[in-house]
Amino acid sequence: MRYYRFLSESGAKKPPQTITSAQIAAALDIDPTQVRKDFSAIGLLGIGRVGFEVCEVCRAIRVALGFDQRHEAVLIGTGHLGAALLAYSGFARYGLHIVAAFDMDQRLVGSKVAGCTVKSMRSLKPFIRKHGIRLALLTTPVEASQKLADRLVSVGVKAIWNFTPTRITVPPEVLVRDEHISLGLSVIAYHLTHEVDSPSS
Amino acid sequence: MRYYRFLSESGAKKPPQTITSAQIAAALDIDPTQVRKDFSAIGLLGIGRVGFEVCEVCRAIRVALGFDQRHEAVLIGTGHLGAALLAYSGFARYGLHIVAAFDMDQRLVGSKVAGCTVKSMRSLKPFIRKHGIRLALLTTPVEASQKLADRLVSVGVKAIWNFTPTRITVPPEVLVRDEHISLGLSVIAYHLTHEVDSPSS
DNA sequence: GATCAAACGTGAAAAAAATCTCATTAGGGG
DNA sequence: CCCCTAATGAGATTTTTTTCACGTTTGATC
Repeated sequence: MRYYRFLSESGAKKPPQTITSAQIAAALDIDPTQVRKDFSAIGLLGIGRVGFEVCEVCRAIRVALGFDQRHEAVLIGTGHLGAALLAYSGFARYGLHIVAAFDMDQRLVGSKVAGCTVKSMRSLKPFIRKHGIRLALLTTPVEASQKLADRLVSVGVKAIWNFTPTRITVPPEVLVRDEHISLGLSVIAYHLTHEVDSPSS
Repeated sequence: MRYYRFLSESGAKKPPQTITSAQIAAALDIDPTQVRKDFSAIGLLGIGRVGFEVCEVCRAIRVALGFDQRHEAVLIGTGHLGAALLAYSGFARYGLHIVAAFDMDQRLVGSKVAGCTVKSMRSLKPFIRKHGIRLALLTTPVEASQKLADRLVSVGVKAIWNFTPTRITVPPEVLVRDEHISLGLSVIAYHLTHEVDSPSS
């Protein structure tokens, strides 16, 4: 994951197209052995003295993580955050395509948000069924998230990307990925409060 | 961090105000011992047979993580994501207050985004100096992020919350918290591609 | 072509994290 | 008032992760 980001960024500009585990390790601030271990875990073998072929590695990671497959998703809640996600063009790199956006607010239905027409919640279930959608992005207000999650699961959604600051409960076979920012906030708050101490000591 | 979220959610509605490590562990799906270990690490001692006092724990976590202190921040880049962050009211719970928003686009300067007047980039440095800002939220396009980070560091910003999909490099004493969604995306893509196997096996 | 150095793969060792066990303490019931 | 259960705290144990060390492979150099 971190490898993929780093390699697809750096690999584009460099012609040699090979990289050593040591270089990767230095850039990502980890142990070279770790890199080799991880790579061999997904069936990647480097060659002595040369290292790894960047394109090869990227492809293997794409396959291992499923970025090579097309994943269609719906987005629910076209507020600020929903709009930001719709406008983000980087998802395609990972095989993710947001094919429809929905919102509770009937006044928004029919309007365009980031080039995507907002659909009514009434058409949510039929749409998911018809297109076999398995992933939903939740960017709704807190109150609605749990009920919505239940509805989504009942029509066959297999994964929910939860951007609301709520814990939602689902059957075990469904994946919920919480994208809370509170964790990052913790790290920052901790640093800011304790940062004064470290330089002086 | 997870504790704080859980306790401040559940604690509000329950009068008893005490909770056992086992209850917390069950809710967060971890080991009860882990909870006790973590709590004792920040100087929290439960009492036999009763458990832990919810308010007490919350307060200790707030202090330990620095949520009890006021952190003022500036936000740079008032696009969709910037607007979403400005509109999010949950930051105050963690002591974070976004006191100003800036944008490159001169046409946006002066307009209101989520109740906050957008300021010109020219006033960024003086503003940070004047108010002693130590944290900046970056929600700009990719191209600008590194140059902006350098500028921020040069005027004394001690932490950068990076919402752009770019790695930025800063002096070691400055904290950069990357809020990339690619990691979450990895988890989801992996689940969606491999999910078919697990139920059948 | 033979040698040398750089980088890999792998198995062992060390470190860290999670888990288990148990003695201790504190409330509740008889 | 004493015992019993429920929950803690801390030490021991196990598991996982990270790191180290060494033998092997491969391209470059003489």
